Amino acid sequence: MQNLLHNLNPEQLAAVTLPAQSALILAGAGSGKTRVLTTRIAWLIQTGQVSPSGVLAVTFTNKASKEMLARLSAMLPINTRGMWIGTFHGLCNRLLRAHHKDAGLPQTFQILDSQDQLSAIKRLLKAMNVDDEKYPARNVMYFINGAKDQGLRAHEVEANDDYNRKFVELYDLYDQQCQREGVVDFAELLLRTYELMSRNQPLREHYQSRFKHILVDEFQDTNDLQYKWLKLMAGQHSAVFAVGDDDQSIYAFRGANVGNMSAFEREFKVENLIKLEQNYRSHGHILDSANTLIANNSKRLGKNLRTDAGHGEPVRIQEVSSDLQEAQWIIEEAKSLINEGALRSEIAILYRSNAQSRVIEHALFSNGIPYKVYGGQRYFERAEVKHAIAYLQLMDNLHNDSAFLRVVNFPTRGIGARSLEQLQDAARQYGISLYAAVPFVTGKAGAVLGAFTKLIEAARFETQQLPLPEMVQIMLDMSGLMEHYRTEKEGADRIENLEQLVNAATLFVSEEGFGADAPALLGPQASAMAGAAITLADGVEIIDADAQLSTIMSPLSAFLSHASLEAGDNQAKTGQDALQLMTVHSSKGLEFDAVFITGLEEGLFPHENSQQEESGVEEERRLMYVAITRAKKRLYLSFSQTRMLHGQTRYNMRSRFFDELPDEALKWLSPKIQVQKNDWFARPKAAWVDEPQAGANNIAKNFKRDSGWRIGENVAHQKFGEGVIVNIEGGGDNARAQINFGKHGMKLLDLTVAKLEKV
DNA sequence: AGGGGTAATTCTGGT
DNA sequence: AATTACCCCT
Repeated sequence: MQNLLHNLNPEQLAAVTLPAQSALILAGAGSGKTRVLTTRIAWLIQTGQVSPSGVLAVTFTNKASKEMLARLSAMLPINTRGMWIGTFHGLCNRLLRAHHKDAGLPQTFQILDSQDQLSAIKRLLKAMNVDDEKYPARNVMYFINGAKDQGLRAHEVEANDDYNRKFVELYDLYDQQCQREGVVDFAELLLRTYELMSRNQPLREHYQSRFKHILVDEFQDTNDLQYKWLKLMAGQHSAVFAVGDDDQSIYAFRGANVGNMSAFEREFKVENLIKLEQNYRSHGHILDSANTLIANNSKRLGKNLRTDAGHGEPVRIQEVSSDLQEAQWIIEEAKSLINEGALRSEIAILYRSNAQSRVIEHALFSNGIPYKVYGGQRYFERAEVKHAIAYLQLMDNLHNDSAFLRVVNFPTRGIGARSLEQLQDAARQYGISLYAAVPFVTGKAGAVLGAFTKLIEAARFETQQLPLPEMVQIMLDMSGLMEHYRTEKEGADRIENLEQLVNAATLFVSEEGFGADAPALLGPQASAMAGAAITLADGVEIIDADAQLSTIMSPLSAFLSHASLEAGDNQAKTGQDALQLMTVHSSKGLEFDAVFITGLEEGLFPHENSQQEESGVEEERRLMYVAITRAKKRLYLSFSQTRMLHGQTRYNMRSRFFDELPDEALKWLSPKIQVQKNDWFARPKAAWVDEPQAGANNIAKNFKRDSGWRIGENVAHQKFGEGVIVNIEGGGDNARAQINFGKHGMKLLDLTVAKLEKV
């Protein structure tokens, strides 16, 4: 016990040892937030205030929950596997599997990632003959997710005009389609669980009385639904320990509501509000920069970080003339850091958007410097892996139409658009899945489709009793995927990725306790290793979700959940000491000796899409705050005069954030040029000289460019009809025109390619 | 049916 | 620049 608590500062100690009431901990960056959370759990258990099974700890990322588990098992001599520590989505998945009947789901329900969700919506729009110009699939998806994030079903969404009523209707139809196919999207995992618990009193009371202590990490990132979910799980008697930092709220774009912090304080009658303001991570100049920057935000709960570490080195700022030079400069600096003895893994290169990593990666690669990229294209999102997963999904749930369509003709087996049309007609007519509709298709189409379902059934049957890795291997062979990529000329990488899937399955089985002896499905023998029994209103006894994972879902279902929920780290070369590349978002929670924040330009960081509303810029500022506070000893900021983006060169002003940092903490490596705010033409000459022929989003220069077209000219296009040129950008081989085609809308056409006629 | 080539669109962040 | 949608030919 003494061990647990020693070395905590007074605020941390106070937080860890709070009585069993709801508490809000405002934890600044680097203030030992995770330490407080884990020590709190350990202390509660060690002092006998709660048993391990009475603790529910919720995080947002898998990384965070793994870290928490690891730290806890180091502190406590108990097996942490049975503890309820996980992400909102992971925990909901578990609850829904255990209570799938009451939740109205098949046991093998599958989880759609956002790619899958979007294609499911596209499919729906097509089937319903919806004008996808008026109702783009992406907008429909935003609408649905936005509603679900607020905890609203279609019939609960207010719509005051026909346009919105259509969205509501589509939301409803989408839910029906998902239900028919036995699939749920991310938001649905939470909403379903919420509805299950609010509807089912015995279940609710069981979990409410069980979870005496609920702890929430990154509370500022909760959305309305997650907040309601927490309220429901807590009931009247659980103590909710919420840890968060309003200054690090960077997920408003997916529904996070910082207002939940004050709502929590009010509704949970929080008497214990503790601020952790002592920072143990960053040197003074870095921390001062962060504090000064974030003070520019208006809506804050108020908090100022302090450190005992002394000023340390100044924050270094570098202006470069192009993104290529930026990469080169980073490499020079990183090299000298490494020469001075720095570990590569202690150097992070951060950027606002994933697209920026390419140039840096290229430079690192050609300089032979090992690096590791986080995020971006994840393993389970690669096309070939998605195909393999779709076969597995189909084997586990025949009615998953998305999976069916993805692989029914991949590798090609003579099933074309016409056959599929017949099949979809039949499915719609009887209201059944594509798989189930196969027998209704006659003729040659029926035969080829029948062969496909036979294949799936054979794979299912042959692998039924086999361990997961063998199941995967057999699927890869039987499906013909391996064969297909063997004959493709660029297929070597893909083959490797597919073989990797067998390894992933092996690893998964051993890590998650799906040993060969584990029962494949919930059966009579399962109750022996299950958790408590719950008696439902109708007298039926069911087992709660505390049971071993292997008793509430099959290895295959679990593996498929894992693939959707974790998407897999971007396969990193293991063991190698490497530079760390990632977006600012994915850097949250991490720390490094040296940090580069790159691309600090208006339009990029802060991002242009966020500049419409003040709240958007404030979120960007918080993002910058997160980025700065990742650095322990040394911080570099860079911006470039020109940058290749979307295939054309852009000229950006330096980020406004430079004007929000304290001068005395900064050291300009390149001369600081006074730029009047928003005065584009005051930019240094150099920007022009570098790329004389590049066009850019600039007005004056475009008139000089002779693309053969001029703004205001009337043109005709084969497909879009008549239109008028609204703007021309770029020049030479890059010339593109923005043309208003009236009812066909605004189009951006490449003038060197598009066939336009003068009218 | 399906491959290959061309035209058009995308492009913030991530469970 | 890179991916996706579309068209045309075999």
